[in-house]
Amino acid sequence: MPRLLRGNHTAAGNADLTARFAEWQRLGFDPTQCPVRDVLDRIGDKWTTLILIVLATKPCRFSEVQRMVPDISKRMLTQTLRDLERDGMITRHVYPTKPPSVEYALSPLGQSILVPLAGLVAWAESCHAGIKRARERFDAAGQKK
Amino acid sequence: MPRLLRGNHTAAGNADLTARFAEWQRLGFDPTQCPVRDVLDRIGDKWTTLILIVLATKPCRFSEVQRMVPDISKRMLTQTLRDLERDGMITRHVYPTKPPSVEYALSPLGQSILVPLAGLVAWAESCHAGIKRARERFDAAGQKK
DNA sequence: CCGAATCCTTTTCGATACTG
DNA sequence: CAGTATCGAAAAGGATTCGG
Repeated sequence: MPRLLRGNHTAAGNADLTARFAEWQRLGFDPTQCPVRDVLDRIGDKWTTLILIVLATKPCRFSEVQRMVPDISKRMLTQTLRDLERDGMITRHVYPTKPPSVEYALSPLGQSILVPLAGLVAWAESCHAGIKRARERFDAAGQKK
Repeated sequence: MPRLLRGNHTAAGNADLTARFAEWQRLGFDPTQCPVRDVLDRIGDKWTTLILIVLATKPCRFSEVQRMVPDISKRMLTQTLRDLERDGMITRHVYPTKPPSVEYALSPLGQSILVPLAGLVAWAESCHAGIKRARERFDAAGQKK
C-alpha cells in the first residue's frame, strides 16, 4: 500500500464512517438532510471539482476559467459557477467596466474543501494504476464465459 | 473552522492540487487517463459511497446490502456491486448452497479509500450547516430581483 | 436468493442562437 | 464579456418481469 495511505488513519477512517452510518440510516438517507449526499452530489458532477481547482490556482474571470477548462460549454460553466456561489464556495465580483468583467474566487469555505479533496486526489493518483489492472483482469475473465 | 480541518494540511492541499493541475491540463483531462475524473465519476454516483460504507461495517450478502440501503433498486445494486468488483474495490464470493448465497466484502483497495472518504465526510458534516445558510441567503437575495 | 433483461422516466449535459 | 434561452441527445436511474 502506498505510503500516503498507511498510518494511524487506516482504522480511524473505518470506525468513523461505520459509527455515523446508523445515524444516516435513521434519517432515511434523505438527500436534503444528509450532508454526505449533498456534498457528494456536487463534487461528483462533471465540472465542480475541476473549477474549484482552477480557482485554487488564482481568482479568474469567466472566460479565463473557460480557457483553463477546454471542454466546458458556456452553459455548464455558468451553471456550475452559480451553484458554487449559491453554496458559498466561491465569491463573484462584478467590475462595472464596459464591457463588464466578472471575477470569481474561492471563499474560505471553498478553500477548506480543497483539503479533503487533495486527500482524495492523492488516493486516486496512487491507486489508479491498480484499478486499471483490476479492470483488465475482470474484463479478461469475463471474456472466457 | 472545525478542528479536523485545521493544521498543516490547509496550505498543502492547495499547493498539491495546483501543482498537478498543469499536468492534467496537458493530458486534455481525458477521463480515461485522468485518475481524478475516473475516481470522482464513481464515488459521485448515487450509491457507490453508501455501499462502500455498508461493507465497511461488515461483509454482506446481496440482500443484506439491500436491506441496509432501503431505497436502492435491485438493478442499481447489482450494477454498482459489479462496478466495484471490476475496479478491485470489493470481492465477491459465491457459496454453492441452494439457493446460492453471495458474500461481498471490501478488498484492501476498498478499505484504503475509506480514509480519504472519511476526510470528505468529516468536512461535509462540519460544513453542511454553513452551506445551507449560504443557500438561503443566496435564494433570499435572488427574490429581490 | 441472486441476478439478467427490458422498458420507461428523469436528469444531465452539449450545441446553438440570442442579449445587455 | 458575460451571460440567457431553448432544444435535443445521452446517460443515469427506477419499476417490473423473468430465469438459474
